[in-house]
Amino acid sequence: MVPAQKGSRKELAEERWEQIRLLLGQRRAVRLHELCGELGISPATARRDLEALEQRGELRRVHGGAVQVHNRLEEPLFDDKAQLDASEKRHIAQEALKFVEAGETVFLDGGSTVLELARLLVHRKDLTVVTNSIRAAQELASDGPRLFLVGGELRRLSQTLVGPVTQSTLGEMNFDKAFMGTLGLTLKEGLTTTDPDEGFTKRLAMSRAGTVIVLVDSSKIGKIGLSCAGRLEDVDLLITDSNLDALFAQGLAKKGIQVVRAPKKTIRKTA
Amino acid sequence: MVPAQKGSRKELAEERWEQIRLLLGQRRAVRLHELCGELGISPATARRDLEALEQRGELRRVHGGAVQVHNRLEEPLFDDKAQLDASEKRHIAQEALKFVEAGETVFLDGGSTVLELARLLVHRKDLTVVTNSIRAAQELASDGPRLFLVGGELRRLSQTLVGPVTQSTLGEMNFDKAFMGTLGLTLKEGLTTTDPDEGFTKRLAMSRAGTVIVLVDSSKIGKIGLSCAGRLEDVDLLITDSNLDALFAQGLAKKGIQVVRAPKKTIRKTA
DNA sequence: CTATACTCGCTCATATTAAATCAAAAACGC
DNA sequence: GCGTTTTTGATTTAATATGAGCGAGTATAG
Repeated sequence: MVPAQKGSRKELAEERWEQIRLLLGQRRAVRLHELCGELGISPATARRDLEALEQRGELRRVHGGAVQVHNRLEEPLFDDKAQLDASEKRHIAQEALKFVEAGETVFLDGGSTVLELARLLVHRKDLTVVTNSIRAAQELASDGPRLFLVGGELRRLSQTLVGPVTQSTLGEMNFDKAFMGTLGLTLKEGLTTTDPDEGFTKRLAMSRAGTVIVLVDSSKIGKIGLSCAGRLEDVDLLITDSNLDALFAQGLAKKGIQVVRAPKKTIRKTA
Repeated sequence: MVPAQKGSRKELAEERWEQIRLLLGQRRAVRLHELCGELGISPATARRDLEALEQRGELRRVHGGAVQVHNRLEEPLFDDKAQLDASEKRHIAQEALKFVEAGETVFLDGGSTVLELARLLVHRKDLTVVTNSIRAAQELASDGPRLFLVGGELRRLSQTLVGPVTQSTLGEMNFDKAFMGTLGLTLKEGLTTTDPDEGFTKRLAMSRAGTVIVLVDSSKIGKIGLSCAGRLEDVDLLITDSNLDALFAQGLAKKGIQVVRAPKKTIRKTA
């Protein structure tokens, strides 16, 4: 093939990524074609680079290029790693959005995937939202649905309100749908999390919902946390990404759980 | 300088949106044709852009163009103007801090003055704080006292949780001290606010407290809001600034209310 | 109240971009 | 050296954005 003439010979992917970061630091947005010109790479490679960087949450792809991700106020300690697989979570949330119907009352659990769903509800004034996630509440604080917060003790790691106190609020509420996150999911143990108080509140919220919808990216599947956060029998629908293991999917089907796979592309394991 | 090149080649949609935001920041409204001229786009695209931005709540479309909607995030307008008299409020909060003792359980109400107090508690791990203010909760979200939020409906104007639902949480709690804000304070009507639900929750919180401490800057004194938020008879201590009217102070003393005056900086007439 | 000019939302044609597939090249291991 | 894996680039196919044209709706003037 023809040797690279751009003055820069072949670069490692990381080097290209660094240059892309640099460009995005200067401008607010980069066009795909710009990248091809500046870095001397093909559109295909440029796309793949942007895809990789988007998954790491370092930028947001748009039609024609990419823009820098706005300073989502410092994502503090989430026990659920929010910045990993950011695009996967967004796709899952977009699928979940299709199940939110006008006039409904929905419960939003904590976790970064459900938080993405909350962001999609920012201007849905036709809903009533109940949540125990103060991060979700922040997203909806200035505008959006009628919003209720569950009373409870703040668990800082997950930024959710949990514990016995939540019972007094949750016990008197009913939801059309509950959108739940989880830190671990297995066929045998069901939903699990790291904190008993959090597990208690999750189970309680699920018990008040007509339909329980679990949002979970495939990295959580197979993991088991300390505390039970809900049985699979109580789950009606599970939304995940396309990396869902076939065997696991079979097990879910056997339990009568409907599964939605958010569209995704090739399985790129990025270092 | 060279006039803006309308020949600027195709921009990313996001970039156009940024320019539209900019234009709307300068003027109060933009006409559709202005956008077409300034950005060099067709009316159809301009309409689509405005539609997208309206969807995100960044503007409001009107016949012929769009107008700005200033409910933008950042400082979701407090009905209590937070930025006015910021230093007075801080001084009041510093006085209030002297009444917070180790090991206590305190309630923090909404309002910008109490919010200043919350900021002073960020590293007090020797406390338990209960609040219905999500702004106060944000201040203490990452570190600080053991924190409980009251369950309830979000009142966006004050960013507090109010209404009947708060009873289920507040009804089962007891505080050593409650630090209350208010929008209006008179000898006859007592504490008043603009929303009945908020008044209900304030009265409830005060009823659960051993000691009720009201933080109020002098601009609120004499104002009367729609809804009663607490009787003066239930107030134990009032902390205000040094502009306190002598006659009013006399009235307070007659009702057995202890008064603390935060040391003044400068006497500023507050519009 | 009517007339006129403007604007809106819609559909469709077209150009651009994205995704998917496949082949070539490079890197790696032995 | 050879076979394997990974990365890159080219090609095809699908999705998306844009701009023009058209009837219907809306403001403004008279």
